Amino acid sequence: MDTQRSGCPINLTLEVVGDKWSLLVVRDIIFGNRRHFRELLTKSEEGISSNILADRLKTMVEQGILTREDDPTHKQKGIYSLTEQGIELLPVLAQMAAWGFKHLPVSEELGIRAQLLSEGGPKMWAEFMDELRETHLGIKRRKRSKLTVGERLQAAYRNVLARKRKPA
Amino acid sequence: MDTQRSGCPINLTLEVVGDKWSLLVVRDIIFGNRRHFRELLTKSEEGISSNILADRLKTMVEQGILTREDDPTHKQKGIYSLTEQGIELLPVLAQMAAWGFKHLPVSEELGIRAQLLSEGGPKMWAEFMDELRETHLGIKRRKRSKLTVGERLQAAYRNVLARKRKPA
DNA sequence: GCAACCAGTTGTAAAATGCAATCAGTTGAG
DNA sequence: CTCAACTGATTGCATTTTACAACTGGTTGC
Repeated sequence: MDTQRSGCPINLTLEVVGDKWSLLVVRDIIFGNRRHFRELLTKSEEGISSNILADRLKTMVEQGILTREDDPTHKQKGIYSLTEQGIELLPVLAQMAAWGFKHLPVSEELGIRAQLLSEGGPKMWAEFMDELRETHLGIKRRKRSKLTVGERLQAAYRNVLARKRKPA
Repeated sequence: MDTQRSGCPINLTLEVVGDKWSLLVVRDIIFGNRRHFRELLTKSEEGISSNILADRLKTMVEQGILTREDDPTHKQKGIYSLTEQGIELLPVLAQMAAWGFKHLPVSEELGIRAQLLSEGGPKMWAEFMDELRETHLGIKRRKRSKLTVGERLQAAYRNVLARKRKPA
């Protein structure tokens, strides 16, 4: 997709992240805290292939959604970070998650985070985005709650998994 | 896309509307009030081709996002309507529009609606969705303002166009 | 009767995607 | 120092999706 089809904001957004993988990569970075190529490749639910992942990471770096730095602990490793622009995709993901949760056959363990995020609303999203700004941009956040949104989502996810393994 | 990649709500949403055209069709139905095949085909900014449009309409009807009825005034015409599920894509579109408006080179006339919708926030979206429920589902809405959200967006769009044609 | 309009379908080329194998450099254990 | 495991990718090839133009069979209004 080289040529621009129109100056419509929805269309332009789709031209940048409107394929079947880009937003899943962003999702894994945001919700799964994946930062390395291998993590994104092997720990994804859907099994992205390495050439697609390499292409998407490259494209999203070019688009200003991600940045890539060298990992000081390993000469070959790169660390991918979200930019502010990337962090601001969270509300898009949250709305998509809410819609999918409501209308599609979502699995229980993968749906719990969508549910919490949907119930939490824009306020929770803003808090989560502040946490992401700290993690990815090094911007200290003011409001510090006991548990971060990220931690609460992870806890809920693990909780469902544990309950499913050992049903009452 | 027949097989499901995972039960993640974001992934499932992408599997349903995560291609480059489906959401543009929904956008034209919502914001452009297009209801017929030809309208969607010829009045779209991006120039969708007829086979893609036919396929997406068919798919979205199967998915429960749209319904198709015969037009009583013309034996060949079909009228496409949004379902509740389709109407609830509005927040997704609104967030994508807001993101595109903020971060991508959006044209002035096509950006004004995104701007207003972004400033209006979830309250305005809810009002707009009620209007869509009336138009597409025949559900009368309570709160009736002087101008509907749809009308206000259209007025703002025409305003920008007029200003651009005859600059001060 | 006929031109314009209606919702699509068909054929074919180009592009994107999926998959497995492979690559060259890095690291850490022995 | 050797070597297996790991790193971020790249390559080749089959399949799928998309793009573009022409076309179909039918309807409508003049």
